[in-house]
Amino acid sequence: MREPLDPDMFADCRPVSSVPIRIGDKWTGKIIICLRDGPRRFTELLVPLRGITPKVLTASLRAMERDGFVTRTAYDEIPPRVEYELTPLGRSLLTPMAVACEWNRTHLPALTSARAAYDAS
Amino acid sequence: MREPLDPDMFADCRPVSSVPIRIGDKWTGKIIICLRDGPRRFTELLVPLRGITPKVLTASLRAMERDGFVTRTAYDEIPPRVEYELTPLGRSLLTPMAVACEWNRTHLPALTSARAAYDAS
DNA sequence: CAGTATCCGAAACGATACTG
DNA sequence: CAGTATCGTTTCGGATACTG
Repeated sequence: MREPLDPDMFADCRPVSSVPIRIGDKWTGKIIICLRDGPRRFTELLVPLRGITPKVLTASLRAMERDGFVTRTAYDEIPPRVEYELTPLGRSLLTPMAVACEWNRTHLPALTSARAAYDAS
Repeated sequence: MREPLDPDMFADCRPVSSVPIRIGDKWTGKIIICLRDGPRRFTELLVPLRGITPKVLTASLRAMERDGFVTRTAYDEIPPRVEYELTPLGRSLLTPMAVACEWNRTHLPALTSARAAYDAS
């Protein structure tokens, strides 16, 4: 017999993407990948993040800084230079993200065709 | 030298949680965990999913059905009985989710204290 | 260069009540 | 039991313009 579900099974989960990790929003995961090879500047990040606005990029980077995923280093130069870099904690996210990407690579076609079949009916 | 970022590096990524997988919303991951041990009924799911409303649970299950993650089986009885069950595709999500949970288990304390430090300053 | 300031629309989520 | 129907709030992200 199947056990009944434990009513408290999610007691230690904070709301929104606690499990899985809080990288479920639109940009955080991509930013982490952009920073994989070393520090990057604000404008440098804008390019591959097609269509992100400066406001949203700032907000994302602030949130990631708060979570301890990135550091922000401002150099006192003219023109200004700011570099964002992954912390070890931020870098540790690359493992689960790689697994998720691998899932996508192998299973996304199945999901897509499931959707098509559902929408057709 | 670090390479410049490829402007097209996310060309094959659909918006919102494509990589990582579309389990970044508030409930999908938890529902999958609830269905891990076998089929469950609608009301049975409501219990551990503290505070979810029937409307939101229905919407989540419909989306998961559309993505091919769960099947919905209605039995012609009175009172009505409906069971939701993971498909093999849905079950395949347990692997990346376990990795994400493991990340949480080991690194969430670091994130939490990073937040506290940031908010204190 | 590296952001801020304002405004806006869409989507997610929740509260409450009702039904075959 | 397994939903649906309405309504309201909050959050997210985008558009556009401006600044030290």
